[in-house]
Amino acid sequence: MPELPEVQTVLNGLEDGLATNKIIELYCLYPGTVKIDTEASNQALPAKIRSFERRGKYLIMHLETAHSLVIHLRMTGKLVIAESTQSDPVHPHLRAWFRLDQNKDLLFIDPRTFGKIVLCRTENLANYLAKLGPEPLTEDFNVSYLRQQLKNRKKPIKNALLDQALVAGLGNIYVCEILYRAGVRPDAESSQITLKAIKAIVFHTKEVLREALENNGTSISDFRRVDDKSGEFQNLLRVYQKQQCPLGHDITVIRQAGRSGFYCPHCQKK
DNA sequence: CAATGATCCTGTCCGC
DNA sequence: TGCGGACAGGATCATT
Repeated sequence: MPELPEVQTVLNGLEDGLATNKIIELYCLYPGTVKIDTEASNQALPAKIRSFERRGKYLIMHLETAHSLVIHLRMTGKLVIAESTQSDPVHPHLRAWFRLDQNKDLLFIDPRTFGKIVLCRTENLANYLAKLGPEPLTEDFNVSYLRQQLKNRKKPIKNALLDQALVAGLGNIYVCEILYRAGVRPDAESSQITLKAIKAIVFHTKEVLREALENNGTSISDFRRVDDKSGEFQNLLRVYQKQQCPLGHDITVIRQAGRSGFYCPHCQKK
């Protein structure tokens, strides 16, 4: 399930692989995967990609025609750069297809079909990014901000950190890992988190994300880079889908907000 | 306003 | 062996 490090890894791959390419056409192969904004021009394509951007878990490609492509991989979405063939690309879960110049294709493969691609005028971009909190790796995500945000919330800290409006880009895997390193129970009430624990959460959020970025993300299910290689951070997970934490204590599984969480009752007591 | 639950989907895994 | 059901879960929408 792509979170910030996986989305950034995919974006880096696109930036490397498509820097000089032009997008000729975009085809939707599954109803609803591609949405064309009503204000988008039919002159939006063909276009070269002017720049690549990530915001939370969204991938954005800014086109030279004053339009932008917004891509969300959701659970199982995958972008693959492929050599084009004589015939149209075939894949059991191919949901969209970018036809490029220089004999390349960009394929959007997504078994569970939750992923979305939007083409819109760049000026209308904000309509498709929902409301997003600060980027966790910037100075905007800091101790005073998080303290302010948690002060009046009754929901568990894990649910708060999964809220994209509080901080953009975290998902289930990284929140489990962050809370383990910070020594905070996932079911602790947000407003009851101590200042010391808030400092630990902020520190370890940045630490875990930087490590995951250095390792090209986590390939726990079917996440792959655009060249189909795996990330490596799954080797560094300490509690997610583990039986025991690194200190040998048994891991507890709990369900919160419809998701399975993993924590160590011995190491996480705050 | 905050919090929770249902919904969208299909591949995989488990128990009988 | 095969089948039904649970599960995976990000974001959105409806409900409490």
